[in-house]
Amino acid sequence: MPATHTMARKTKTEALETRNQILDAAEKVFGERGVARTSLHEIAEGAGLTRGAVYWHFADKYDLLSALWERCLLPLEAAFAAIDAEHVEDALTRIRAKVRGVADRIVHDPRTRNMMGIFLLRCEMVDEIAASRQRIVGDRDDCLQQMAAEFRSAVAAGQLRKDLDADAAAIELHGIIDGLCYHWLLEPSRFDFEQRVAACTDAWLIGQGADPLAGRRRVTRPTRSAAAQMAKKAARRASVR
Amino acid sequence: MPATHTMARKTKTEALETRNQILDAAEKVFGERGVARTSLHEIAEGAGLTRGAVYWHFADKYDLLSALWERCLLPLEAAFAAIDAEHVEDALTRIRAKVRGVADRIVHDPRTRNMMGIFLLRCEMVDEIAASRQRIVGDRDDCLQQMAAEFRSAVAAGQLRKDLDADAAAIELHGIIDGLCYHWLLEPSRFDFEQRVAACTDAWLIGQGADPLAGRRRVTRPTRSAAAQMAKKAARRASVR
DNA sequence: TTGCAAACATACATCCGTGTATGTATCCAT
DNA sequence: ATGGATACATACACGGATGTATGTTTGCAA
Repeated sequence: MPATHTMARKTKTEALETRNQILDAAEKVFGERGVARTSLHEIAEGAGLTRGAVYWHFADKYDLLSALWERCLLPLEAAFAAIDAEHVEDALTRIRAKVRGVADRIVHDPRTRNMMGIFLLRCEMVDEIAASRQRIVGDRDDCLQQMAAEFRSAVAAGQLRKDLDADAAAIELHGIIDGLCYHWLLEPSRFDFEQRVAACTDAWLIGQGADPLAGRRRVTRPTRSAAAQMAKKAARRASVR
Repeated sequence: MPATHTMARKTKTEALETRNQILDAAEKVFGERGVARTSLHEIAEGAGLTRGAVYWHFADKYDLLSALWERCLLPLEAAFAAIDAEHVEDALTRIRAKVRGVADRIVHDPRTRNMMGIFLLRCEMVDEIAASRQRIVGDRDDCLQQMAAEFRSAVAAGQLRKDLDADAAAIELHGIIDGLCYHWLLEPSRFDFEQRVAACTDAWLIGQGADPLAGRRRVTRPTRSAAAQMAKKAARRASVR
């Protein structure tokens, strides 16, 4: 079925393609059987290759995991940047748009959903994945810093209560999203993730002094769909595969 | 060092004690190295025994995991029941007290904290732990049902907005707690878990129509310490070991 | 064209974990 | 006291995963 079956030394683009095939297979098997229980043989088999190919492209299983994380994060950061560019208006709108954008990606982009499932439910955060873990925690820090800055802007603009702790708020918002995501991935049929994330963060924002009407007036209808379209476009661009 | 070193056939109470030693060792090693990477040999070694003892008391590693879950859940349910008995007054106070009680246990009871760490960060939710997973999801459902009932009471008492979806609210609250717990366990030094959970849920409750002053008036000071004391008493009772 | 290195496949050695079977010493009931 | 069951320890058989070493084919540069 494949053009070349027992050949070697493909061109650079072909090699990159097989690398992506390995990543795709790893994403699938990791999601199905968990990171620890999957062998490199299964991954290679899933990609229609042998362990030799896997060991050529990656040092070991955890190097593969890091590569998977990177492949997932890059388009997500692009989607964030797109939202930044789109909603220059005010900070609170950007915050809402980003939350909804992330939820949209998790629900509608299989790759993002799979990766969230793998890192939240199918992988053990132990020393073996120290490299991945360092990257994950580092990227999380970056995201927290960014959101904290947004909260500071929102406070300065009088959109949230004056005495809000921006760093604490970033942590709380991050916790809300990941917690709901965790439960949704455990039982996806139980509730509508996008709906619940939006409602939960809106309620929380009201508790932080946000205008209760602002959500319905400016974000929920026009901006939400715009953000979703931006995210979808970014997803399509990233899914060139 | 142990009284009996190469003996056999202990009395029933002695056998129960070794069973607990195995559970303690498993809790420790699971938390340090993750569930999948730990062998039954390491657990037995940690308990000063051999694999034979482990296989006598438990069918396999995942049966051990289920037993660990049970040992952790029972005192937690007891703490909940204690809060129910203590704060008969109104539903909203009970909700706040339960949230704070859980946070208190997670932070101050090592066993609860270890178990949260194992199940959130150190274990892969795959088919192999189907038995444990079924129990976990089932217990989670019970908890959600219970909290939804509390929310219905609070709505009926006019403490929250009339159009609140109690089931959705239970899911959101659960997500908030677990999400913050997840992040706190990843980097415990980053923020104060109890403080953040309390603040976050209070803000969220305000967004659901709760009286912003109610938290400061009735719960934060007197009830909070009472709930903590109840939880600590329950913890001590449960930690008979 | 030739030769080197890329891009894999194959083969090998090693270790580790599991499950079970068997041994053994003690408690307990009769 | 004594046989059986309990509460383990020990021994064995087995598969399976990892990492590396080696082979092999091909693209590409000089």
